[in-house]
Amino acid sequence: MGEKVTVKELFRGAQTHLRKKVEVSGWVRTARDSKAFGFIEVNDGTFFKNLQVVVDKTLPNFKEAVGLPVGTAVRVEGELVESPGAGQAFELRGEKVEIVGTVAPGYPLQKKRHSFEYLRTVAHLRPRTNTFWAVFRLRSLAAQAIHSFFQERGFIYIHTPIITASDCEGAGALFQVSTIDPADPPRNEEGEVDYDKDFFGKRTYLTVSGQLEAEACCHAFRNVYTFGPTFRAENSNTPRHAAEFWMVEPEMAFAGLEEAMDLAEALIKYLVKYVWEQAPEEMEFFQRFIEKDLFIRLENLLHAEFARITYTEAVKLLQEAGVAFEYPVEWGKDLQTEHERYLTEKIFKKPVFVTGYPKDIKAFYMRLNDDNKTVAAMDLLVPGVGELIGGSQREERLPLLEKRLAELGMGKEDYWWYLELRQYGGVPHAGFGLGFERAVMYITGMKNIRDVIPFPRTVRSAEF
RNA sequence: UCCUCGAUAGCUCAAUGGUAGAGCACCCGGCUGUUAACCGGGUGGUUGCUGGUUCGAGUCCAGCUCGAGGAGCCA
Repeated sequence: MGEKVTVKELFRGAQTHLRKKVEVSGWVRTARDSKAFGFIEVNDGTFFKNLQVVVDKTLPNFKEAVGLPVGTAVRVEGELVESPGAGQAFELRGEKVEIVGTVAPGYPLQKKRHSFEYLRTVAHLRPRTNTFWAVFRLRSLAAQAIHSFFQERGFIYIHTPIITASDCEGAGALFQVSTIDPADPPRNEEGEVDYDKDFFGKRTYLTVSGQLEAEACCHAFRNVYTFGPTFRAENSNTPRHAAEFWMVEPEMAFAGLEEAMDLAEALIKYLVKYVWEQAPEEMEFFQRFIEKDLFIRLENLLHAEFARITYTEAVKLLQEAGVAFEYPVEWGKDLQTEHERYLTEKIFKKPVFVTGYPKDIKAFYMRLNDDNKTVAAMDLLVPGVGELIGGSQREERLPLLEKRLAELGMGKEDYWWYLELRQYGGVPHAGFGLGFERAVMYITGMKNIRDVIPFPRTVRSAEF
């Protein structure tokens, strides 16, 4: 009876197990056989590579073992030996192959390349494929990296609410949360649905951002961050949008826009470095099969200083570029996707912070600049993915904030506690939101957000 | 939501308006260490749905459903 080991343990330290009996349990990835011997490749989910098991006629169930269909769950015992064949340094000489779980006919995954579109239709099975192994393992590490980065810098992790009564930015469709029976709702005297009778006594929604709560907490802990699920009910049908996604939102007191950009740049670089060190095999896989210039792009990112330009400069650069854009570039209008891509992919060829957008195209809480026309906002644009981060210095001056709410027709009663933060020891503060999935896409080269979320929620799609 | 493209075997794809095919998977057989093994044979189809044009529709037309890409919204 050999020691129970994982495939990862074998690959990371084969020497300690060589010429010893071990037991491995996992799933058959492929099996091939010849007349008197055969090979079974087993993976147990702990490592990217498969363990090659060699069996020959001395195995009691030889014929059965070498004919096992892909996906069969097995437990294998045998001696770990140096492999005479090319392609692997060691292999397991199988002395016992026990079948733990059989595979029914019609198993949707085969040992060949499937399209991502097809794999989305079998989301419960696709984590077993090479690409999704790599993606989801990397996603796990990236999440860990987020926490390491902030914890190392003394940021406090705040669990902001998922159910909220405030529509954070006054824009964007929300998912309503209610226990009212839609077929027979309670009604008030005017005949409208009476949300006073709803669970929370008012209308509530799934959060679109934890920012407002993070702002409250940064006035207590100085530096905080949130990292959790976020929901948008937008009818967006693109490879970059999901109805449910994760967002990272740091918020710093006694800080301005420059500090927010410094933090964002450090965070992105830390993330890339961390996962590259922790998951070299996975990164190698992405480089080989997903995006062939991935390493060049990421090396560039690690060594480049992110460009920083103002919106006004960006408009000028684009107008002088001599390119016929589908939409004209004009000061006061938001930059179109084609403009953002041109800036980051053609002009700078690296990540670019664009700051100082016109106040009319940005959210109410962003701090007004001295020119009275622009706000201390910043977007981080990266090649391939587009907008990766959006942030700003927040308006800490109460009269200006109240004026802005009034201009936008937003009731200040709805934001009473947010406004009070400015009355009780309010300080300059700044923060940003990082789309976690977009970061994972950027690091892996994956082109569709549906393929970096295990069970993605998008318009008309919540099967799994 | 708008624009464009697509839907044929379990998967990936072929098929001038004229008998629906290949590779892989699966089943059977062969094979002296294989690497998505290889070689030979076999099974497998209401061509997304509904209707129309035609002697005849996978192919042409209309509507619908689903998917993908682009745009908008954004992270």
